[in-house]
Amino acid sequence: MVATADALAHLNPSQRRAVEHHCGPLLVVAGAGSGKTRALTFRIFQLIHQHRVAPDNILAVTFTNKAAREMRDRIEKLFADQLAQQETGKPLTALPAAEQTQLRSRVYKQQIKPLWIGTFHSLFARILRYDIDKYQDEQGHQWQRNFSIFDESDVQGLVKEIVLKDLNLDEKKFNPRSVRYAMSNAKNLLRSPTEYLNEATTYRERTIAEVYSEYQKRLAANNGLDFDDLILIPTRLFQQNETILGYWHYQFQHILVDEYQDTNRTQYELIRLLATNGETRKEQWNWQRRSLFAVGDADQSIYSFRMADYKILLDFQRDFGDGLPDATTQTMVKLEENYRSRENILQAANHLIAHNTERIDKVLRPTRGEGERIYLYQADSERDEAQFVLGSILKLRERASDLGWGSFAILYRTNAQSRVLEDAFRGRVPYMIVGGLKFYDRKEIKDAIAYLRLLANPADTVSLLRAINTPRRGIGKATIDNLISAAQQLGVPLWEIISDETSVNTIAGRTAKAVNGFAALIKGYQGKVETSDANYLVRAILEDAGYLDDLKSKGTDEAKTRLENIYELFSAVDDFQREYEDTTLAGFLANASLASDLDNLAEGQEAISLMTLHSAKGLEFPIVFLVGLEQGLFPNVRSLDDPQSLEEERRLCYVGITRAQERLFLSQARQRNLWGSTEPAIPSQFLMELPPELIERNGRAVLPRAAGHMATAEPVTQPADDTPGLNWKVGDRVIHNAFGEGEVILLLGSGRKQNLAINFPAAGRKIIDPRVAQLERIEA
DNA sequence: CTCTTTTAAGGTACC
DNA sequence: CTTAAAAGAG
Repeated sequence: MVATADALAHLNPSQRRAVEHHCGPLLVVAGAGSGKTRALTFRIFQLIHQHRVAPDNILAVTFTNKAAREMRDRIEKLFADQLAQQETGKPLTALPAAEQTQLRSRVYKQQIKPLWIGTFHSLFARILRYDIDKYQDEQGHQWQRNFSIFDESDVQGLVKEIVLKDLNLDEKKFNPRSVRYAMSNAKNLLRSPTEYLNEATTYRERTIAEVYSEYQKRLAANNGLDFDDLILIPTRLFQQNETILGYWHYQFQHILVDEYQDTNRTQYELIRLLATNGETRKEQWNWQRRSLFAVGDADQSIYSFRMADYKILLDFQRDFGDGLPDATTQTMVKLEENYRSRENILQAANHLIAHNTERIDKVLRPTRGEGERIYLYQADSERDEAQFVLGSILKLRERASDLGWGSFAILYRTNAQSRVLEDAFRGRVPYMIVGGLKFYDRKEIKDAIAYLRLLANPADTVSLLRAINTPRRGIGKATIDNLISAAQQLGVPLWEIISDETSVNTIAGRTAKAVNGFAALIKGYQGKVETSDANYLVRAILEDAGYLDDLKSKGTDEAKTRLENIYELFSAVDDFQREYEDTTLAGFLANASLASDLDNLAEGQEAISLMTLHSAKGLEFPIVFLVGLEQGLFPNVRSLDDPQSLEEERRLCYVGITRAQERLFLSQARQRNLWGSTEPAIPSQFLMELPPELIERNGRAVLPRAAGHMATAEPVTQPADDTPGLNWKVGDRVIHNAFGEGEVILLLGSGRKQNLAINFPAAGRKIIDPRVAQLERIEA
């Protein structure tokens, strides 16, 4: 009890309001570094401990497995500490290690394990393992509970086959990647193939609808689902089946959603259904014993390219809340105190983000000292930039020897930028690329997983085709084509043909022996799936399949690395069995296909982190370098003529700045080598949107105000306010810091929404928001 | 069926 | 420039 009171005493009033919230809807607007995870974990603890909610009545949705793991861990600590106080009168950390472990495992069993904490995908995959057989598909497709989850490359393969082979479309016009992207977007907007077709207006869209429809058919034939389906199908199921929805609505009395600004329409609908039981009349909602608790920050919304929509967060008050103005509302709390960064860093962040238009009014209030100024370096080239980063890190470590390598992070806009940095670092300082190639995306791991998926779900033809000739067994294209065509004519999964010796002998001729041998191998292990542990199965089948010997006999460095990765997979299975107390193959597979990074292995390592700004979200580092602040790189070219995406780039910059605790370094190169040719580079407009007095520049760095065009060096103040604009008219001559001189050729919209179409002789025609872009009118 | 040469594409990325 | 996938040759 003491622990609880103590813990709550350390919260600020807003955090306290969030944590003590019991029933009803609440939106927590949580700025960067404001103790958001703390609010979430304390609240869950509070619900169970104070309000006696059963842990399995709580659903907490996060966006990454890592966030889920962290929350679990922190709640476990809260309970263990509470229990320690209660039983021994001492805090947990004062107990001997063995007792701590024992206490934590008790807490884990009772309070933590039953909690439904996880990502949308893992939680709803779990629900589908119970209920997918009751789902009525619009096109009559069916799935079984042992479905496979297809990852992006499996899916790309399927789409490619449909586009190029089945429908024989022009690869240039219907690039499989962009078709796949369109389909994913459709799913994230809750559109079935039929609905997508009905809304299609162009030939392209109608064709994509056809691919989409065929794609679903192929997925179902494999008893497979893609990631989007893990959200879409439960949503459909809940829409169509009152009983099932009612069951889960009753199950999840308290729903918490983290990173609410990153939800898409389908996820929103799913949450809405669960919270309201599908009841549309607000007055019928029963908040007596339940709650909906959404946490997020619209200023950190950086995933609209994958259909995340921060307007869902902005609409929370209207959708679920009391809809009252910010000052009086009971259904929104803002966490504005920042415990992470120095004041100078926060001022810069606040100043930058104020240039965006559609926001919930919010600032980050500093709680720590001012700190040093932000350092801006103008480099001659990207190589000079890398040298600057390296030099600065070495210098800082000289001055403060207690700064570990892990204190540094280098953030960039595009992955391609990492190479130059790596070249500068290699052999000199320890570094790691965060994000890069995922463990489960590696070829050898995908091969191994294909074998396992085939054991669990024989209908999974995608995995079958991957495994059948890996390692090479002399089963070639011709044989496989014949087998596939037989399966298609009979309308059965390929495995049905391959597993029948007589059929194989008839169809495969000379290679029949090899195919039958493969079939016998798989059959032997399929018989053991129910009775054997996953860690035995994975080792045994790869050994028996000759996969390990194949790698061993190659002897190249590459093969050695691959072999090491396979061994790493073996220990991942062991870890999984220990952590989740689940030895089934199905359990491991579900976890593996949804796992993103085994990179947390590297967590303890002391190394400089290199990553994209997107990967940096949710992380923090004492010292942050934000590199490549150049127009066209960051903000990215594709956002320059679209005010909406430009705002997203600005949010991305905001996310980058707010990762820094102590010091922030910015850099920009005057020319950059991109795809072989050297291009001159213009400083990013974001640099001009920072308060100049907080920036310290190296001799050469000059803020990019072309002399004479910017009359004043005043900080840019609130360009988004209500000033009616500068009365733009057609024919006005302007100068833009990226596009040069141009002429306004059209006014679009009016008032606050007014945009300008401008013809730039140097850059073509662009549509520009004069409140956002750095635009100067040239007096005639 | 496998190895070599050619060609194309390269924004961000969660699960 | 670099890497990956596709086509072409043995």
